[in-house]
Amino acid sequence: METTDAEKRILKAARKVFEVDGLTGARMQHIADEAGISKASLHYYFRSKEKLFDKIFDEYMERIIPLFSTWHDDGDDWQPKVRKFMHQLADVFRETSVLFLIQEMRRDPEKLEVQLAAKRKKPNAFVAYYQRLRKDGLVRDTDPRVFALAMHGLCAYPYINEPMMCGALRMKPKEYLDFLGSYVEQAAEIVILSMKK
Amino acid sequence: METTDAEKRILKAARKVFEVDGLTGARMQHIADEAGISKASLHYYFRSKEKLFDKIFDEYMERIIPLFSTWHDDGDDWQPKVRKFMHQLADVFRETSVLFLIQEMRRDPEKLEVQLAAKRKKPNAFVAYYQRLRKDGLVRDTDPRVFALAMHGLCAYPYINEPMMCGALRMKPKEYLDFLGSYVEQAAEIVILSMKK
DNA sequence: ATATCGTTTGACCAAATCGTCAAACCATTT
DNA sequence: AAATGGTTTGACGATTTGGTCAAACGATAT
Repeated sequence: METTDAEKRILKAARKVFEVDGLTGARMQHIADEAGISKASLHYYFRSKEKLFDKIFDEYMERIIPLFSTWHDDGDDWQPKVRKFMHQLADVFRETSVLFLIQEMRRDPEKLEVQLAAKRKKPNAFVAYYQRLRKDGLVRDTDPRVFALAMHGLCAYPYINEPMMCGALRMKPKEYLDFLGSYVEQAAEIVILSMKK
Repeated sequence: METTDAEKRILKAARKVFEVDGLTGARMQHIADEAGISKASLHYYFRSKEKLFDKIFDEYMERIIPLFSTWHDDGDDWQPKVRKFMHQLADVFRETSVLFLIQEMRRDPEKLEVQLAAKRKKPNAFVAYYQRLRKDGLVRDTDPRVFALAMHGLCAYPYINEPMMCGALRMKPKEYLDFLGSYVEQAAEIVILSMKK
């Protein structure tokens, strides 16, 4: 079952519209127009608005979820690990609207429960890793959850709140996004400096 | 013209509903139910959905906007200033949904333009301050915009993405919000450590 | 008791919107 | 050229929703 060309155009259009208007605000006609087809054709490919929405939502969720659990402790130096992880975060957030996901999870909290129910049991992978480093006297003696929040926040926020920060820093959108490319490395530096003993 | 009791109940209900559903997704009937009045009464106080929405939006905007321009350089030590500023940020973000604002600005970019047009001319206040500190050799030689982003991100993100981070850190909502109380001070510490020479 | 005036509401309307369906379209096979 | 089967669409129905309005309500003054 290969995804046809029309299907791809629809998904692209749906991403664009759903990201801005959300499930309730989006209009099927608007998505159809954006994809260059009729509303009836749209329903031919995806039976209902919710079916289409779920496709986008799940696609995004599959990219985001791993970021909350990946950390393998192989004994190597921790600093390159932090740097690499934060670049991974930024790479995903650059092309995946977390804003869209958060907004939808607020509207329908059940969606989150389903995704997280499985992971609830194991402890957070990064927290466990940092505690090991702390025990070995390699890092500062601080609550690891603070750094978990910091890494995510530093990487995600600039993309989430582009509208405001772009204006606050007196930059044009293009200029701002270019800047974020070099920003990530410095954000990683911030985290590393504050972890060091 | 004092704000009557009914008016307050409506505004409270509207905040609740708009924050979750957005302008397009929110239903006037839903807001009326939440406020315990009829839909007709709701229209008696606020002629239209957009009028009511703008009231909430402007109220939030007035709290957020100052956070992007306040910084007075009186020559005192910079570290307490950073700490104080980040606590201010957290205080506002705790009770003002930035998510709501960002979402709406994406939907209607014109709203942002109006708010920022005036400030565009002057340079960002924090950036100017940090450059002065740098010239005086008091801080690390880094792009100040990175720290501007960092301070905002560290304070705002934990509140914006409560749904995910709360689950990722294996905490209950109540526990998580309590944790954020002590988090802010440590987040400020992160920024200060990374600014130091 | 009656009038006055701000408040509240059930009933209603017009517009928007999701989803359906039969007919048209078109490429490929027979 | 006729048949087949997947694709596309205009038109339509059912429902939802923002907003209106005349009538009812209730407190206060006359």
